[in-house]
Amino acid sequence: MKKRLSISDIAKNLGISVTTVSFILNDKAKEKRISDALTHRVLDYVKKVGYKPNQLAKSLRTGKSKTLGLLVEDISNTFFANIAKQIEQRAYDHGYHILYCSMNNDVNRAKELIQLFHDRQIDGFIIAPTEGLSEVIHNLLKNNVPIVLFDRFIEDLDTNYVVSENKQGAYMGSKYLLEDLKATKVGMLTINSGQTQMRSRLDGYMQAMDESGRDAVIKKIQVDQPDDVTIDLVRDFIVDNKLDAVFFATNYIAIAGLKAIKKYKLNIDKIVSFDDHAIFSLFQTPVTSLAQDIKSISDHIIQILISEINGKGKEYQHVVIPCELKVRT
Amino acid sequence: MKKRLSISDIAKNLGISVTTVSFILNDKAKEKRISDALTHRVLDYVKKVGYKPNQLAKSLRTGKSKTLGLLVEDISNTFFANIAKQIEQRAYDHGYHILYCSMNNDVNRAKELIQLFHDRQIDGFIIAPTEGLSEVIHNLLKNNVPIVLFDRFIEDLDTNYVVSENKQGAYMGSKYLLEDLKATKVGMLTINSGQTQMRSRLDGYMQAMDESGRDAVIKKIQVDQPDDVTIDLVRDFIVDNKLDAVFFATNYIAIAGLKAIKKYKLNIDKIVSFDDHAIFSLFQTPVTSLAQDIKSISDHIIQILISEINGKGKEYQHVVIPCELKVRT
DNA sequence: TTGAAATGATAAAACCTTTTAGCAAAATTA
DNA sequence: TAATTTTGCTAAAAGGTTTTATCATTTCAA
Repeated sequence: MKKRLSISDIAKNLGISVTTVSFILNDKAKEKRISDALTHRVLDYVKKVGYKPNQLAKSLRTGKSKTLGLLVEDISNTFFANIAKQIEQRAYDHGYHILYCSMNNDVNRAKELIQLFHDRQIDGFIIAPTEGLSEVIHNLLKNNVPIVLFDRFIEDLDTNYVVSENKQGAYMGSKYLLEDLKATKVGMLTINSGQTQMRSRLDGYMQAMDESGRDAVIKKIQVDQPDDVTIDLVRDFIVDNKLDAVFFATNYIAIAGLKAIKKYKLNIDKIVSFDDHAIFSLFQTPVTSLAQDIKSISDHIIQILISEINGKGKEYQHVVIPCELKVRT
Repeated sequence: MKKRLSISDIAKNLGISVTTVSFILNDKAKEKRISDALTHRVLDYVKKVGYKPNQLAKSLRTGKSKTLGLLVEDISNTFFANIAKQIEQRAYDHGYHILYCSMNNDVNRAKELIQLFHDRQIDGFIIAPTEGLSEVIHNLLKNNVPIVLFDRFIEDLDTNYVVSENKQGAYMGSKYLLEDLKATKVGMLTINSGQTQMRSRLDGYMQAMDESGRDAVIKKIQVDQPDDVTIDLVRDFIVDNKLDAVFFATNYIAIAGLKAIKKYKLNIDKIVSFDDHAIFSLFQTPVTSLAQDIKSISDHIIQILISEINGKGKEYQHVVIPCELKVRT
């Protein structure tokens, strides 16, 4: 196991100075007036011996780690896992690596992790923020750390974000139930969270209800309760309100809903859910969904973050990406 | 945005040497005979000013980055996403961060990424290896880089691995179809891959078939072909062979299978799949599955890797974790 | 009382880069 | 020809840690 070559080994072997090698390797040969002949000699030698700069030393000196932090609620959730995959691809294209973590609804853990990432000189953060994080994110912003929020944003925090067109999407979905499927009693199942995307989805639903003159029927469930409790709540909600259609605000609520429908043989066949999921095309009664454009979301996140890291982009950017109504019958 | 404190700031402010502070911070006070009084003075001061050591400098000096690399086929696949979540938790508990990437069935990309991670002084690798990676992994091993393979291993590569009890699981699943469900014609759908886990699952199925005196009926499909092609192949397989039961070798094959069953209204209700998936309990005909013990797999991976990093564990470890047959009716 | 051992601390090197400031020689200008 | 500018390169500092080797003092044993 031979020791890795360092830049000073290169310099020594070539009989020139470390500085010169560094300049050449960092594409500053022209700017620093290194002769073409020497430049090529160094480049050739470096390629021949397969020298790779020590990224740690580089980072220590420059303060740039070429690493981004991705913080989500739960990396095993399909939506976040898919985002993670796209983000990673784009990031590597730009020479960045990704550190990730799941916050698991634990504000203290989240704060600790953000601090930890920051201590590691992470160059930028990609965060699906939860409510308790306002302050710690605010601190990052004060320190000029590049950040892009996604999936939702935080109202009183002026920063970049990339979200889906949640209100419009929910409006489309609700309209679809009311007008295309001629539903007469449409309920919405959502979670008890003040997160912006949830509020927007509720707004979209409400607007569609208002316009149609129908009553809104809404139930908010708790995210952290046991599955079977949720399932029973869903049944009660559908049965008690005599619903003939239901709009699920996220894919995991929808899954609980489908479990209830199957378990209690509920007779309801007009279903829309936010977020697409492989299950939806396979369930006995097909579920129409509002698919978020994960590719576009990821592209925007990386583009905004990288350009902010590179010192471009003066203004904070707010990007809103349309959803696609995937009709299933 | 005030500059972060360094260890030399601490030393200066306290009127002592950097060395002393470093010893105290690294729990070497006793060993290096620093007085209790001074030790406490330093610790108190460090806590008061909230000093955090620069991890980059630390890594540069020690050669340890406190980072692990996780390489999987596709981080958006539920199995890998779930593993990723568990691994991450465990890793953070030990003070390690995780860099991840999806290899996407692209050997060159995979090699490049492994090299990239290695250049970043990653302390250890967690890899679900594909066939072309034998050589590059072999090189890592020669350089004494700690590695744990999981999900599958590579035959001619002597190293740590953690896999599920694939053969026994497939045997159980096949027996269940044959004996409990009284199936008479059981087909196996798998992929055209020589990966060890696939071969073991095939072996388990074969053994059950042999013991029962039934013919084995096997189709291998290609992973990278379009969904609808796969779906049609599945239908042909089931119909042409007049199967009354089918064993899917992975969850994503199973999903294609379920799509075929739904699309062509195939009359088959004895189904087992390797890997659990939320869909399986919701499909019109319930799918019994062989659930891998993701928690146990992850625990073992981290435990083996960390102990190898810490120089314990002389011998390579081979861990085989039982699967659970999740019967659904 | 003396020599040896233990105590409590530290200076400086090392890890590997980037970058600032500067130097000698060659080329250009006046 | 003398003064100035350009060319081509480099020494050394800086970034923040860990670790080796060493050095005064103090304590102890003989």
